[in-house]
Amino acid sequence: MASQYDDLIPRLKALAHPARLRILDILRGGEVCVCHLETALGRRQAYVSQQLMVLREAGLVEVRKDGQQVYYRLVDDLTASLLAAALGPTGNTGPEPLAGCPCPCCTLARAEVLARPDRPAHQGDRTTC
Amino acid sequence: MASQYDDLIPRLKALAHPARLRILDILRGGEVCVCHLETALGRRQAYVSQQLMVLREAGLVEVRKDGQQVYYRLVDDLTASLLAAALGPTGNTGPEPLAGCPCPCCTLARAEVLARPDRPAHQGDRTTC
DNA sequence: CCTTTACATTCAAAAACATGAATACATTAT
DNA sequence: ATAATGTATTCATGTTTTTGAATGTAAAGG
Repeated sequence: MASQYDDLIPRLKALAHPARLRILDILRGGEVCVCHLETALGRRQAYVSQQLMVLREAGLVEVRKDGQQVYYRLVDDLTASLLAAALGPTGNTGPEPLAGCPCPCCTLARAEVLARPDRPAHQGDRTTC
Repeated sequence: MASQYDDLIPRLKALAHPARLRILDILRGGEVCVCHLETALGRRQAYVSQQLMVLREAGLVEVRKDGQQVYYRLVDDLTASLLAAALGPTGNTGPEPLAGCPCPCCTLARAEVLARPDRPAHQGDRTTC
């Protein structure tokens, strides 16, 4: 009868880390590939991958492979709830394309913006990044 | 511009520990004294006091001294929200009097039950324990 | 004053975590 | 097959956390 906390502790521990919390926050906007996180965090690939491993093992994130890219996303609602409680409600504009990011989604997003320079690419562009 | 996560991390770290999470969960019911927590957790006083120190330093709990007893309570709403997200909504029947607990509130509660053995002391007794 | 009660702090050894560097793996392109 | 790209894992090391044991302190009672 120890406690059903036991399930929760690894999850909270995974959360209680700046880089990982940031990753999860980004993931609230939808799935993104590793290199996107690399750019967003300004950390090396190996570092990001290690933190993702922690999140995976704690059951917070899931993986989808697509060609060369590996996409991560949040697994369940409990995590989303915790993040909402900790960080406030998500803006939910979908993942933001990033300036220096080499990933397909960001590259695509930039190409689209260039094609119609009249639209400043700000709100709700549904860029599916 | 590092992140306003920085405030949050110590808080989450404090949360991510079985004994401390249990303490906070109990505290959701209202303030209790240290010896009550000692009984509830089945841990030695020094251990409980150490965990309380962590919670204090992370700004999750506050202290009130009353005679020999020291009473702890939750500080703010953010903590309550996090607990609600993690553990579900509180039953909020106020602190439960505990079987072997020597603290004033529990002792008082037992005395009251003995005085009126017709009432099984179950729901909503407002025992202020 | 001395004791008891209730709690806090310090200390030290063990365990867990964080993180950089190097390396391995898998997929796509040539 | 070879190379390049994107990601994962392993390893070694330094730092932090955890937790028991011992000790300190402050208030109340005798």
